[in-house]
Formats: sequence, structure tokens, C-alpha cells
Amino acid sequence: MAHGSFRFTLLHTDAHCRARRSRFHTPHGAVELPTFMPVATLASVKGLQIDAIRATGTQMVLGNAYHLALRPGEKVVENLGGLHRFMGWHGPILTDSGGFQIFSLAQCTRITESHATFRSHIDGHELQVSPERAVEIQESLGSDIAMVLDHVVALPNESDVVREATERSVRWARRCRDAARREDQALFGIVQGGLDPELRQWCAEQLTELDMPGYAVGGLSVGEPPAEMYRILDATVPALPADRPRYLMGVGRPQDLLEAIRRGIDLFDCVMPTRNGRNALAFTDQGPLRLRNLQYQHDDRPLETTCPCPACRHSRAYLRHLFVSREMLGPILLSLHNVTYYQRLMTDARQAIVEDRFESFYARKMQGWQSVATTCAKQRGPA
RNA sequence: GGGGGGUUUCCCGAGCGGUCAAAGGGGUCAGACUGUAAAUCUGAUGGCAAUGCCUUCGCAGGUUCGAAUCCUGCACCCCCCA
Repeated sequence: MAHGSFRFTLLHTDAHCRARRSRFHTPHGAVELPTFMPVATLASVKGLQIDAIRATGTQMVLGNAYHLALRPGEKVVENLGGLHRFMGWHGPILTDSGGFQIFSLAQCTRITESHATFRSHIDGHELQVSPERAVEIQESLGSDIAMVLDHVVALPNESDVVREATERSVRWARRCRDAARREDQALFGIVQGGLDPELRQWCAEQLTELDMPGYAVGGLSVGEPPAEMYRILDATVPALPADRPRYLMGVGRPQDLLEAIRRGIDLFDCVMPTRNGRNALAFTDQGPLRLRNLQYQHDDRPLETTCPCPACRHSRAYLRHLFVSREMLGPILLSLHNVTYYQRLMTDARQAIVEDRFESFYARKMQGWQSVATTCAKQRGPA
């Protein structure tokens, strides 16, 4: 499927589940899918220098239109040569529209049909983001993939609230599409619909009519249990066109990624590897390790013996020391490890799909993550 | 030698008759984190057979129904005058 300078190639679908191996071409290079985008809200994957990001196996990063419009201002970025040049990342970039901030900054936000009004969390000034404005900001930034402005609400929520937000998201998506001008930027639609499968399907159909070069599933991992999210994916993904990339926004934990891949999702982003890394939590095949914990004080082992990242050249004891001492190297190393972990998981997933063994790959990973959860429960439980 | 100030739970430090196992901060321990207002936030932190009991505010006595808080003596620390 070609869409201007963008092309989506479906290479293989696993014989035993919906997992897909595909490729998406952008003006800044092709992206092998499924993949994970580290989050660079403010044109920075927190703590990670560009060479380090590249070394993790990252292909594409995510920036944020709302935050960058606020500071330094999208025109500043544009005049400095666009977001790629500004941040020094010359691979593909996807920007989020600010729809998520309608949810995450709800206390500072008012919604009308024409636009969202934000009270800046930085200095309190008022700014309006309409669908057209969200596109304008992202065109100034010059990302390869832009997202429509959607209306994200917390879940679970009253059905009226969810339906209204979903219907508005569809209307806003059309306005975004009509406003988009750049040939070298793909605008993705975002399916809303809360926890209602029929509303999700309706939304997917409406957006499919807009013939967008890619589709996202949004409004998940906003408070609902994981099982609900998987249920919604089961209902939503089949309603999306098979010849376009599918992006699950803001998700998630390693197990969520695999659960979504086997349901046909191709693309992810999440703050979890970087935020949790900064907060001393390391992802491993044995489950998450809380590096601040006393149990690692004398632990001479690396986080993972098979991991090639710089953090894994050190002992857990040293990493713990860095966090306990509040040394900035701790958050940097663990962010690096976690992003590396996510990318290795994606690389392995891609390989498993083309060999039609994604389900056994998934089962083995889940078992590993489970094992530590069980061990921890045992340690915490009464003797 | 004379005068003044001080000694509080792991540390710093508030408390100056009951509502005090004792504010606040630090440290320590544990937890949370899903399109980043997050290198942030939350909880625990004397002991125990624990909706209660026991021990604790330099040490030893005393006053009082009741003392970390008042009195006496002692120990140690700091400041000023000799």
C-alpha cells in the first residue's frame, strides 16, 4: 500500500496467530515492524544521547506536538531545520498531537467542538489546540508521521462521555485530514471507543473511510485492567484495514506488547522503559528488578548475562549503589538497558513471526516474566 | 572559680504538665509508574501474643491523679567573665 512517499509492506503473517511482520517506508528510512518507539516528548529520550539511542536498536522515536509547541515553540524548531535536525535524530520520527494531554492534563483542559483549550502547565497562559492547529504544529516540526488530534478520556467512564469523545475524535480526524498539506508526512487516524467493542468497530469503520496511511488504537492503558485492553484489541484490530500499519498508543509493559502483537499490532510507544529505568526498575526475561532493593547490595551479577547494553557491563550491586547515591549515571544506564531490552524483544518477535513460532515465543517469555512474580510473592507471603 | 546555654526515638531537630511512641526533615526499607506536568509519587520506620499492652526523651531521685515537659542531685558538652 503506497500513500505518497509512504509504503507499507506486509511481509508475513504468523501461521498460528494474527502477528504480522511488515515494513513501513518513511522519508527518513524504512521501519521494520513490529517495533517499539522510545518516547522523546521534548525532543529528547530522557537521559539518552542520540548515539546511545541508535545503539539500542531503536528505529523510530516519538515526539509531542503539544509540549514542543509550548517550549521551545514549533516555529523555533522549524527555523532550526525541523525536529530531525533540532534533536539530531535522522531516523523516522512520529509526533503525537496533544490528544493524550487532554487526558493527562485534564485539570488544565477545556473541550469544545472546535478545539481543546489548555492552561499551560508551565506558565499558566492559555493556548488553543484545534485539529487544524495540531496538524499545523506537526507540519512545522516536520515529523514523518503525525497523529490526528483525538479526545482521550479516562477508563472506565460513563458511556455518554466515551461516546461523545469518540464521535468528536472522528470529526476531528476528518478535520485533521482535510487540513494536512505536507506530502512527506503521513497522518495516522486514532480509534477511540473506550471499552465498548461496537463503538470501537464503528470508530474504526469511520476512520477507514478517511483512507489514512496508518491507524492507531488509542485511549487504552488509561486505567482499565489489562484483560479489558486485550478484549478491546480483539474487537478492534480486525476492523482495521490489513494493508496499513497498526499502532497501539502508549502501551506498555513487555507482556502487553506481546499480547498486542499476537492480536495484529505493529507499532508501539511507551514511557515505561525510560521512566521506570529512571526510577530504578530494570526489565529482564526474569521479570522486573527493583534495583534499589537491599537484595542487590552484594549482587555481583549483571542485570542479564545475554544483554549487550552498557549497563550490563556492571554488577547489579554497582547499579544499586548508583541509585541509592542518586548518581545520574544510574537512571541513564537503566534507561539504556530497558530500551535495549524492549528493542531486543521486538527483534526476537519479528524473527519468531517469520518462522511461524510467535505463539511459542510468547509463551516462553510470559513464563519467564511469571517466574519472578511467583518468587516475589513467595518471599513476601507468610512463611 | 563565677555566670549562662544545652543533652529527645538511626541522625538532625520541634515539643516545655495530660489530646506524646513524641511535629518536621534526613537516612533506611518497601511499593507504584503504560501516546512523560514524573531522575517523580506513595507507604512504613521503638517492641510485641498488636482496636490493646510494654519500653523510650543524659543518669538517679522527687512533686503530681498524671512528667520529655516542674524540682533536687550527678555526668557530659558549649559560650562568656576570671
